[in-house]
Amino acid sequence: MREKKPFYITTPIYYPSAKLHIGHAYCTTIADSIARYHRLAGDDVFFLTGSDEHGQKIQQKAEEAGIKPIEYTNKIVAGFQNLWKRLNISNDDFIRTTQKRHERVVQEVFRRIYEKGDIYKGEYKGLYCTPCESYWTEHQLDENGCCPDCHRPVQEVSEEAYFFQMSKYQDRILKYIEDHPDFIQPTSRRNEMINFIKQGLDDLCISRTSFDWGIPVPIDPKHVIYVWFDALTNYLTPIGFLDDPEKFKKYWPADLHLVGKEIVRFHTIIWPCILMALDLPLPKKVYGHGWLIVDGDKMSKSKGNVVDPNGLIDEFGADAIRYFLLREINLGQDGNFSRDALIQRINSDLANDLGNLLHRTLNMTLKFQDGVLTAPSGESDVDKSLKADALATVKAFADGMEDMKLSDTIKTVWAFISRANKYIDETQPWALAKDPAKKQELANVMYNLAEALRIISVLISPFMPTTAERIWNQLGLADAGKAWKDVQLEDIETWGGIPAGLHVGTPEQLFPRIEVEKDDKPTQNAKQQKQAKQEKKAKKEEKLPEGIITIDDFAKVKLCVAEVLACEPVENADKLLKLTLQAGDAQRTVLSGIAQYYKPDELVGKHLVLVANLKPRKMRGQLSEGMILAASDGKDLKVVEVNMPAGTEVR
RNA sequence: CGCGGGGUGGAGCAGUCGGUAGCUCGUCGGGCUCAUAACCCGAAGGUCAUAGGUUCAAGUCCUAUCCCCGCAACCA
Repeated sequence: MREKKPFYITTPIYYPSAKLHIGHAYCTTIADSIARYHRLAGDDVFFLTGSDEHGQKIQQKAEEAGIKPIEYTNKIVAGFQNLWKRLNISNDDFIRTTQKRHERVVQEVFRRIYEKGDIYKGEYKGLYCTPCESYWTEHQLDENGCCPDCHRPVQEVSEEAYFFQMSKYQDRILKYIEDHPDFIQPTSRRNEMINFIKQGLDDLCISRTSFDWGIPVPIDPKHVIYVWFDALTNYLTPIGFLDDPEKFKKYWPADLHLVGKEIVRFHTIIWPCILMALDLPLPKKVYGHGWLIVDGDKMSKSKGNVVDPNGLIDEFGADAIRYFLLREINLGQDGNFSRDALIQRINSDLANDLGNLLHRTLNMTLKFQDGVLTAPSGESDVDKSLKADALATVKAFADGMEDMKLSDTIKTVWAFISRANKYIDETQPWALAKDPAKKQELANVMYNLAEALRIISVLISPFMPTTAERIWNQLGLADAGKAWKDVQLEDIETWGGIPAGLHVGTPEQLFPRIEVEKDDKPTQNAKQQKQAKQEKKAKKEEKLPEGIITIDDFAKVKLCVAEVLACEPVENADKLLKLTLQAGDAQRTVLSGIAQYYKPDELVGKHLVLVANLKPRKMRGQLSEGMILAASDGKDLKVVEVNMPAGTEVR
């Protein structure tokens, strides 16, 4: 039996300012399947997830709702926990940063680092967007001087604050990352981090006085501890950092922090620096997974395409969602989530390949052998090949999971499911059943199929825990074999785990096929697209001379006369003028690089030609909604003037 | 000279150390009848974005260019 190794895995702690979306579910599902694999392999697993509940934004949200912050987070966090339950997440603990146990850890961490001399008092200045909880520099703001993310006003903040002297650890963390190639995965992220550190690390602001929803600084209670010291230290709390040295020694350093790509930096730079200041070892691995793209678009509230995992679970069940996320998306890269792709996976992989394999196997066992699997005797070449494939699959499964190649591992398991389906065709049990002389051969075939399914059920258990157990039960193993919860990887490392004489259960559909409206549109569309493409290509081929455009091309450009109402220079830009134009009914602002040729006053009143349908573009923080025509030879420049009323079309 | 990611059959993707270009779906043809219109076999379909280079050998390594997606952005 293999040695029982501790394995500590974490997800980020999520912020309860809104409901969780499919992206959170994705991250936690990955962690869960890895945790489940390690338990299966016999490791001593501690799997942690939780919630990050402090901060100004939560305080504000609670005020809006007219309740206390803790009441607010209690409610939202209950939603988190419910979602994890529905998704079958097997976390061993759930850390909330508002818990007393965590407050003690955070304050102790602060105290230790302060006593060491790595924390000092200074002043923080910045432009802060409260809803986004982000600080911005001046040039990052949008055209109206507002938050570039949410376009709401920012506040200038200047306050006394404590700083963590992160700059001190710059060289050490760089060296650590360079010496430990596996620390940051995937490697593209590692390169990014190395570049980031080489640009120099600033000291980190770790306290605030502008709000009080947080853990007080132990030596100065008018301050609360801000974000990173509060949040990152969650990984220490539940494993006994302060109260259970033995437990802490067992699980720390963490084997894997699974995080989204946007917070890799905090986990691979800030967090290690904090740990170095505490003289604690660094986590063994930080893996930055990619983001989910929805139907080709980035998921965002403003686009209204945020996917709610609860709705999907209602509709398709947790296992189908888990399967899709883990199978379809390559860990470490962004991946596309779409309903169509999900349904396709459910139908072809889950219903047709897996579900039907179980169903036809049980059905034949009932029909041909009264539901009893008798002892096999002798084996054919096909039987041998099935067994060999099974054992090879189990091996590949273990290797793949150790390497976190989830999608590849699932593909390997499904190749074996396919193999089992093919085995039925090769052996043709319905033909054997007609020939009394082939009774034993038939018994062997049915036994082998059931045994293959027994192995399959264990192989899919990290990904689809409920389905795995359902297969186990339908095979009749719950009563006759090992209890499902005690099943280990080693139970499928040898062939023949099904006891002779086993009564199989009644077949039930694991995954009913999802009927999509039977329109032949998809194929028609594809054909039409193909045709359109070919026509386009053909059109392209009747080549126009270089540089010549058609009248259609030209007609795309909408030109009109515009009167200059006002004109002013643009701050910090020596070539730009800001023009306020009247074009027909509408006024618009255009920035133009003509400041070296015209004084602002000279242009006012002039009737110019405006390119009216140009995509607006930001320059120097301001939005420019078009361009004006001008003649230029590189030395001199004259705007094009037209003696016609503003709004007149030019063509 | 902004940064990062990407470009591989109709669609979505894999491709490790450079060594016969693969998978799923779709399409077409065949087989089978235990099964959830499912399962099994076969076929068609690719200038690996483009152009150079290194090499006995390049999807893979090097150089340049084009296009798409995020972020960034002072010549709109």
